[in-house]
Amino acid sequence: MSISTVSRSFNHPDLVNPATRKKIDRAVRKLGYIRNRAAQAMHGKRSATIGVVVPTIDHAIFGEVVQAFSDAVDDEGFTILMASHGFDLKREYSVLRKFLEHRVDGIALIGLHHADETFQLIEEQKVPTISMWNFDPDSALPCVGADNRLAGKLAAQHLIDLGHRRIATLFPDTHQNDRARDRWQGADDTLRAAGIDVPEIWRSRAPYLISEAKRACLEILALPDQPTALLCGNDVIAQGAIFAAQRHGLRLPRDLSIVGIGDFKGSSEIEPALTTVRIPARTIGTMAGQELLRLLRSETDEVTRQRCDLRLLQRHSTARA
Amino acid sequence: MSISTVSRSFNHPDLVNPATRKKIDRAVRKLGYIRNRAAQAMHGKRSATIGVVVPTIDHAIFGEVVQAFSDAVDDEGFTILMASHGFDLKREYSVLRKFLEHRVDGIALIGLHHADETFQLIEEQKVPTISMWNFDPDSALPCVGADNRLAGKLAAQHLIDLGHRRIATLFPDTHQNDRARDRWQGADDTLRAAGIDVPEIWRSRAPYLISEAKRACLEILALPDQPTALLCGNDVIAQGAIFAAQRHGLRLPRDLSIVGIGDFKGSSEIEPALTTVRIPARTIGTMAGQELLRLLRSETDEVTRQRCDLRLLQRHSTARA
DNA sequence: AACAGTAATGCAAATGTTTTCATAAAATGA
DNA sequence: TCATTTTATGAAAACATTTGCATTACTGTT
Repeated sequence: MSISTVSRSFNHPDLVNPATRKKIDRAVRKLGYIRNRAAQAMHGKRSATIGVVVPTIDHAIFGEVVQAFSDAVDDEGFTILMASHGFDLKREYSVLRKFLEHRVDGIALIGLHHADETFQLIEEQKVPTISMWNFDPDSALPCVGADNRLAGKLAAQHLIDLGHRRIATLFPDTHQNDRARDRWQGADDTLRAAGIDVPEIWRSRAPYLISEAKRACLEILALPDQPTALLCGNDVIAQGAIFAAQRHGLRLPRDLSIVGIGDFKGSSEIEPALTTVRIPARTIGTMAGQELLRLLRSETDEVTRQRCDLRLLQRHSTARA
Repeated sequence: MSISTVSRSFNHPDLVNPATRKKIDRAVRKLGYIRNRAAQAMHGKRSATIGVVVPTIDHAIFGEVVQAFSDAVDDEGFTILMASHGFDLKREYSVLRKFLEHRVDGIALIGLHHADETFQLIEEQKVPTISMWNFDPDSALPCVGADNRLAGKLAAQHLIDLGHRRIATLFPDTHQNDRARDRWQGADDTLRAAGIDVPEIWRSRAPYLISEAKRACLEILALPDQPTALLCGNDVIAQGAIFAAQRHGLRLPRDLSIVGIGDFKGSSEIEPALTTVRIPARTIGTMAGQELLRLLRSETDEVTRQRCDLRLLQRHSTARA
């Protein structure tokens, strides 16, 4: 039994005699042989791995995207290399380098804002890459995601339509986070266009943590002057805000309207159910997976951009002013 | 400049003249060279990867463990290969095989209950493996985690101490899920010992989804006969239960006490703040990472088992009967 | 100036696979 | 039965790296 035959039996089973194949199978089982993908990858073949870089996995939302993405590429035998950069674009770059050392066949990133070096690296190494979560018609990378500016706009417009004019905002830090920045832009532009000015004291920052969001919201509620509505940069923050309002003894949505962005797990179950702009995380993950597979197969490097539909889900956390 | 020198410059920089090293560095930068880990791994060296298998990542809790684990091994230059098996132990086995094809240096699993083939594979291939989340003094694998039986016991005892005797339970499916099974065991034993019998109609099953948990809880609340307390198999379920109770117009904790297990993100912020048994997810992830690193270095194959402290956090979702 | 000793480098083998090309064996047709 | 085609297998090169051993280039000492 020669090595070549065994290799063929794995990769082109049709080229080897069924009898020999059976013998090989038996031997493989008996010896507990497991073929070495590293050697395969070294031979210039694909490594059958895809690198996924996220800001952090310990938040529900990226978990959902990654899970869907992983499921999508799993069928084709790809394994996920995963790392998080903790919202630090320098670290994102070094993670990417590490992935390239492992000769990943493709890469998936979150968002469209990355370090210059990162773009350069992707360009140089010509590794198929897809950006998830954001949509931008002028993006440098192929992307699958939502128009975050529109998301911000929809949330703001909803509050305006309900007659609110005293609106406070609660957003994550927009530094190195294009999702948050775009949402804020969209919301702010829309409010401005409606002649609504959010006073500095009602513009609060909260990191991506329900505890901090709750705290920040309680601070706003402790102010002498109170808004009638609260526009939150994402649903984690909005959930924190709901808890803060309940803690403060407010009746929702009578005393305060709260709108979020994202429609995360639990947003429709919380009481009152959260009005939010739905961003279809699973769909984005799945589509991104499929698109990356297509990129891997086709070898064309045209940049495709896919926009996911957004819509406001009016539930029970908002009401007329 | 010979290949060997370059290799040495990467792996044993002290063995090469600083001047040449500088020259190499410059060339590397100029040519955009990225070394091939696959070739390195093929040579029998470590692949610098660790395989992590979880049931699913799109739930907050595993995200936290994995994030902490990943952070812990990241410092040593390891990259995470990640996959989920969707609570299917057959799939867990095939994921493991895939990891071994990639010659991972180590493996981290969730829980101690796995397919026989899985244990056999780990044994055969002698790949350092650690199990996270559960503790069992007789475990086959090294483990870092909590005693889930004790967790169930603590939750049950708390309700008993508060004078509850009419207790309903809401647990995930215990099939192929040793965490849930152990918790249920611990809870049930404790209740029985106190002479409390949970009638079949108050024993409800809910998958790991807040929406389903809420639905299941609403079903219980619709029964003619009502419990005074609800013991939930984890905090996701407990959060769903709180929302269900609020929806049903109950005053918590006056009308119903709810206790969870896990202390997930948001459990302390929800209103009323959830009384729960704290399982320190981040600590477990970190400890597991460190322990696996130790295993990788030491080459000893003694089985270490680390138990995390559990304690009941009394917050505001439980009260005297 | 010769020598030993050390530091830095290169050579070549080895790693586990895939693939091309060559060869052997079997099947087919006249 | 022989020539021809088809099918199955093996030999060997190639991939990018690491490392033991050999070699060369420096130091410092006598």
